[in-house]
Amino acid sequence: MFQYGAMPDQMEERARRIVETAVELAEEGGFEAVRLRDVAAHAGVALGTLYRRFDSKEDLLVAALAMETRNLERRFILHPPQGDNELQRIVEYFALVAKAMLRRQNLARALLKAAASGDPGLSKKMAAYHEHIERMIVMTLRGVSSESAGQLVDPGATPREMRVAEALNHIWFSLLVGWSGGLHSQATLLEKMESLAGLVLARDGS
Amino acid sequence: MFQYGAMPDQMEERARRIVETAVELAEEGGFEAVRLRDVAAHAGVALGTLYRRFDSKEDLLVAALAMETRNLERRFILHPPQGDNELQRIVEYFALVAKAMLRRQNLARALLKAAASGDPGLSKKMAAYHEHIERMIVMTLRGVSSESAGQLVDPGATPREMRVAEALNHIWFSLLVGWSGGLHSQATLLEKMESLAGLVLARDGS
DNA sequence: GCCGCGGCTGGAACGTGTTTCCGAGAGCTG
DNA sequence: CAGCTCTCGGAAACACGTTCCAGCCGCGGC
Repeated sequence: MFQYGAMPDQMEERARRIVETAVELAEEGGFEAVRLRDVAAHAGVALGTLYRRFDSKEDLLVAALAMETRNLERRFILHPPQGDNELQRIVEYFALVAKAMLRRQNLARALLKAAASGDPGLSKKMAAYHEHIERMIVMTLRGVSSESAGQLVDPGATPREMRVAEALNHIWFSLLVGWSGGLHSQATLLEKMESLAGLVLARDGS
Repeated sequence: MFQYGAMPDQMEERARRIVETAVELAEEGGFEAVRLRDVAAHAGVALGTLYRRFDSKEDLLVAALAMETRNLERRFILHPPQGDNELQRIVEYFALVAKAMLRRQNLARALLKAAASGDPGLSKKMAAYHEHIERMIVMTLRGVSSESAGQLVDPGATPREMRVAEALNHIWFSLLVGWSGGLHSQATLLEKMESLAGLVLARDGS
């Protein structure tokens, strides 16, 4: 089923504590506030131990991103977007994600920065992240009930579904980077996403 | 001419030399190779002078991105994509951009990393960058000749053109970040862009 | 000519990500 | 128990982005 690299419960207690500490610090002060010396100290481990588990600060934060994505998936399965058509559901999905990010903007920006760092060592983890997001988008396109959502074992998305999900995922990611950099506000972010989702989902000449 | 202080245009000259040095170092060794001490030394200025002109390493590299974008625009106007329809021209446009980036991958990754850093201080410069890219995309959608391209003073894009350009720009940017991080090869990058451009440009049910 | 105002230079200094080293304890083996 | 290995904690060391400072130099104003 759902599983990230080696994230969830299989993750060592020690590593989990480290990631949780990083999340706490990122919530408070963003990327810069995640000082690895502090993370190690608060997590009760030595700096060397932290580096044995995570290759870099970005690696640590991408692990945190995976953890947060897992939480998002849980909430998604409990309350999948319920609009009457594709566009409505998609807009609702992104509105929910944005709302969750608004609550912890510092964390969101920190994770985004790590995700956009372009570190080749993170490619596998980032690929996994994108897969999870796109799977949720495909589910949203189809419109799933709370019961059926949990059992979806990915019966294979149609080519159109895959392309649409990929397009929406990329647009969303790029918009988030822009939001993080102050290019546009949260409201503008959602407006643009709605407009562009309408374009991508259009099946007629729009 | 312009006078920012005592020295007339020597300031411009200084800043230009700094940016050019940064580009050279980035070509050779990417983001990490752009050590500001080296940039300052090779440009023949003191570190403090560099910091008087540029707020940070990212700021400097975004200035380099602006310079490279101007070069791209020049080449674009000389040889605009000439396909028979929107999709052909768009695919050709991105293929040309990708080819230019392939020639200087290290530089491309370095500029991308700066562009995706999410630094709020760069928002104005990043907004300008996106405007330039989207203007070129709109021109490509319309199909311009080499002669008419130079005179286009942006006669106002239609709502559809703006949305399409925005969507393609975001998809391209996100794909680039993925490429930079080793998520996919240059070939895959272009395949995906072609596929997703087809989706965005589709005027029927595809 | 002399003064004051910047900007420039060379270099020190600071913070933080990252690496490295060493000694202590824990668990295993004989 | 003696020895070996592995990991961890503690802490120093290193690199580089960034800041700060002291002194110099050129220029406009007196």
